[in-house]
Parts: sequence; structure tokens; C-alpha cells
Amino acid sequence: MNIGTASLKSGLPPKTIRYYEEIGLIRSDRRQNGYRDYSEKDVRRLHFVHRARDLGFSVEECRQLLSLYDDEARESSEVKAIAELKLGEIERKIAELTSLKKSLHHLVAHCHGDDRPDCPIIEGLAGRV
Amino acid sequence: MNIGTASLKSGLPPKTIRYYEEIGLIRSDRRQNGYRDYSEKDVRRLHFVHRARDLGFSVEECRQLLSLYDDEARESSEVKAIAELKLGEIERKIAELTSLKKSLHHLVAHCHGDDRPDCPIIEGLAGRV
DNA sequence: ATAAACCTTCCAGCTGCTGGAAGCTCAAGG
DNA sequence: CCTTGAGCTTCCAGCAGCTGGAAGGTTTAT
Repeated sequence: MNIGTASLKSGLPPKTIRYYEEIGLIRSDRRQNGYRDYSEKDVRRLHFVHRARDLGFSVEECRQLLSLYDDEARESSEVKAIAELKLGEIERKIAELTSLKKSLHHLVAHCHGDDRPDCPIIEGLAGRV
Repeated sequence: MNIGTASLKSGLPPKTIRYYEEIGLIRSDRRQNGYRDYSEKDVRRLHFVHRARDLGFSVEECRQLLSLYDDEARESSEVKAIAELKLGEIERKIAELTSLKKSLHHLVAHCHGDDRPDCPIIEGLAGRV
């Protein structure tokens, strides 16, 4: 099938699919006219990458996950290790954002927000607080 | 003072300070030898940007905040509006990550993680769940 | 006098796409 | 049969926000 159809089935834009090919993540057959040609199996791999990206895995991690996906003799512990690393990253990111949120909320809460120039937010950013 | 000293005082790497100048965020005087020359006031502005970036503001937002910082006649409502927008963004990001975390945690929790190949994480990514 | 530590500019690269231009191919309608 | 439009191809550029490195000038300390 053409890239347009593979795009619809996998949920990835054609541009992204070409990009993934360029960086060697997903390959494709070619027809005589030069068009890319995808099988159902290819589409499943594309879909797999789509889901993994949506779950926060980097392209490099997708590469690892894809090779585990392909490996009939994989050990699930390997997959789990990657996922747990990612989970940790996500948790750290959440903690970081939560702390940011707290700081920013604190500044916002103390700003009266009227037409006067004195502003605890500006002062906080200036480090005067 | 030289860029190295300004870097130490503001907490921004010299490279970043030059970059901020290149994009017109922070200017600097020049000495006869071509070296950049920073005043204490410049350093305060650099520090301000540093803090704002750390709090999650984009460079463009820093530009706005800097001009409000400079504006003696600013209305604090303007600052507050920008900060509230950012706060909303941070909250949305946290919600998104929390949902990611939930999905990923669900997959991880169901993976026995041993030497066998069957793996709910791979299956989940493949969309077979 | 020389070496180390600064400073300068410029160019490239990181992640992960996305947009656009120029050009080829294919399917359908008149 | 011709044309039109959709879909495909490649290549180049750009987004954010730096960061690394090369090649070279300056300053400072020994």
C-alpha cells in the first residue's frame, strides 16, 4: 500500500513516516515507480512506534522497543526495564513541574493584578524575594 | 565586567548570554578590544531571565517580562496575565504526564519481567490490549 | 617570552518533526 | 487522448534553546 494509506492506518503523518525511514527506524519496500510500498506488518510496526511515542518514549527508545518487538526470544525483563526507566523520567518530570507550579502559583497569588506597577511576580523573578 | 564574570553572577553560561544577545534579548556594551562589557544592571537583567526561564517561561515570554520589568509604569495585571497563562500551561502539562504515567504504570505492573518473551508492555504498544 | 586562560566569531548539531518547492506518476472525467 | 488534480518523490529550511568546537585575537601571570 502507498504511504498515504499507511499513514491513515498507523496514525502517523506521511512526513513522519518518511522521517522515520530516513533515520533508519522503519524501512519500506519500493515499487518500480519509486513509491514506497507498505505491508500490513509494516503498518503494525508504524502503529507500534506511534503508540510508543505517545507514551513518551524517545525515538531511540522506540528503536530498542521495536527490536524487542521483533525479537521472538526477547526477555520481558528487558522491556520492563526500559519502561521503568521511562516511568521514572515521567515521575521526575511531574515532580519538577509540580514544584514549578507551586513557585509560580505563589507569585501569582500575591500579585494584586491591577493598574499599579508594583508586582510581586516581577520582584520574585528579579530575585528580590 | 567580562562575560565570564557576568556568567558567574547571573548563573547563565557565556554561550547562553551570547545567544541571548544574538536574538536581541539582552544587549551589551563593548570595550575597545571587542570584549563585551556588562554592568551590574545588565547582570540583574540576565539573572531575571535566568529565573524566568527556570520557572518555565519561553524566551519570547522572557522578552515580554523583561520589557515589563523595565517599564516603571507597568500594570501588574499584565504581568499576572502572562504568569497565569504559564500556570495553566504547566497544569495542562502535569495532567498530560500524569495520564501518561498512569498508562505506562498499568503496563509495567502487568509485566512479570522475567526471561520469557511474552510481555504485556509490548502487547500494549502493539495495540493488542 | 611563553603559556594559560580569557575573549571573539562562525558553523554545526541536538530532538522530532513540519512546511514548502520542484518535479514525477497515476486515476478519473470530458 | 488530454487534462486536471491528487498523491507521490526528493531536498532544503526552520522551529526552540541552546551547546560544542574550530580558528583566532587578547590579557595575564610566570
